[in-house]
Amino acid sequence: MPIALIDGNNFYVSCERVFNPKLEGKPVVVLSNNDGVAVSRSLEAKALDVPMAEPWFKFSATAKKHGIVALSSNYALYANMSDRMMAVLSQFSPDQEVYSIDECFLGLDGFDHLDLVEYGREMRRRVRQWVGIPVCVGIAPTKTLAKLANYCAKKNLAGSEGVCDFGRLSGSELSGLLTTIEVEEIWGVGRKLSEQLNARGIKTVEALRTADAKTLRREFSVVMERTMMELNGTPCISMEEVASVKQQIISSRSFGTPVKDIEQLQEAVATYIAIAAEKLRAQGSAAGMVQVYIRTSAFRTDIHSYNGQQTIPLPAASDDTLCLTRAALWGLKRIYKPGYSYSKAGVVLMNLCDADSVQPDMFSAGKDNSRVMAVMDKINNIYGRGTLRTAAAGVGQKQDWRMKREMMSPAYTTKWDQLPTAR
DNA sequence: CTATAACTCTCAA
DNA sequence: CTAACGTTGAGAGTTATAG
Repeated sequence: MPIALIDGNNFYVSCERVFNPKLEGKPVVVLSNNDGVAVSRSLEAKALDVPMAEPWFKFSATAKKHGIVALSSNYALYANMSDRMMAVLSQFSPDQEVYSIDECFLGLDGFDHLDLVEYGREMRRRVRQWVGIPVCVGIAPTKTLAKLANYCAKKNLAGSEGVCDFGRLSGSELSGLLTTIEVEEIWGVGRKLSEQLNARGIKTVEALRTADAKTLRREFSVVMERTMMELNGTPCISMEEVASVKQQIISSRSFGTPVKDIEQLQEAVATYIAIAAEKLRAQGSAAGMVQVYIRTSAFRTDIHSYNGQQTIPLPAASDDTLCLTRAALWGLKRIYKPGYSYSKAGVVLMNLCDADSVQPDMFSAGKDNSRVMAVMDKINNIYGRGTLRTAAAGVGQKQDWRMKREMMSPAYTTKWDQLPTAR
């Protein structure tokens, strides 16, 4: 019955601190792709009022004044640290669901004889010592409640000190606690729903938990009804142990600087296709449709805006980078309009199916590149993405579209040559 | 008309 | 110097379209 939710504290910042202890105790933020906005903030940075998703250009001056350290995101490092953390946590239960890069659920059925709070503390100690990352643990009978318990652990409510087990609280203690938490903190309740709930006078978790189920179902949706049941201890969201195959695969990026010419757009699109196709093959799928889009900045009101998008159905589903690239570039040509300053492009692989059971197309007799793809994936897996690539993906001189990462830390865990030398 | 496809909105990390 | 604001995936509900 009990479920634990373990979540890394400001995970990206914590990863950086493991390899650069001088950052300990300092205000630190990690920026999104393209050094766009803050996506991870240390406690100290939060104390200096850097909001989540704050654009870097808006607070870089303040950052300088207060000595806030800003870092470009280093996903290779974070993914590797995540793997280590998940491996350690998997020792605590045979029943693990990796929910995101920095958090996982552990099913604790059959562990009831243990002191779960002490068990949670052991998780924290071990992850901290073996991986270097601080985590908090929430324990409760449902996923939604476990998330909430984790929130309490993070906020150090109910004397939790990093571990909060709702099972330890009496009914009235829990009610009291939930009365102090706003609905916005509930998993599945975002900005929009909070507004609507507040407008109906439902402001706290306790208020939602004890609302009228029928009315809630009528005025909102099944999702809200499920959330309410979960808050009352009835599990509606089950553990998903094996990662399911994706239904669509997206690869998109904002450009380092705006792009006008089609040559650069072609390079970017071909590069994104290569990334998406690699993921596609990794899960053994083939794509039945390719979508490509280009757009001008959503924030600029001073220049002409344009969103172009084209979906290309393939005669036969494919997992071949060459085939998918051809389709995407064909689509790009149709939507490209000269004169605009494009700030972003992306591709979507959709209508995915099992690669082994693709219905062949009787008109385009099979040019099979599967062995080439296998070699390409193998080489790129060892030497890094893009080591072996199609010519379409980049031989150009001008690469304005490449993303900006001006404050990146070294790849401490994945590149020998970037290890700091011991002196 | 119904069944499905396509699209929009919301949420999450 | 100026301008500069993330990515990926899922699911529910609504609207459009085909038959």
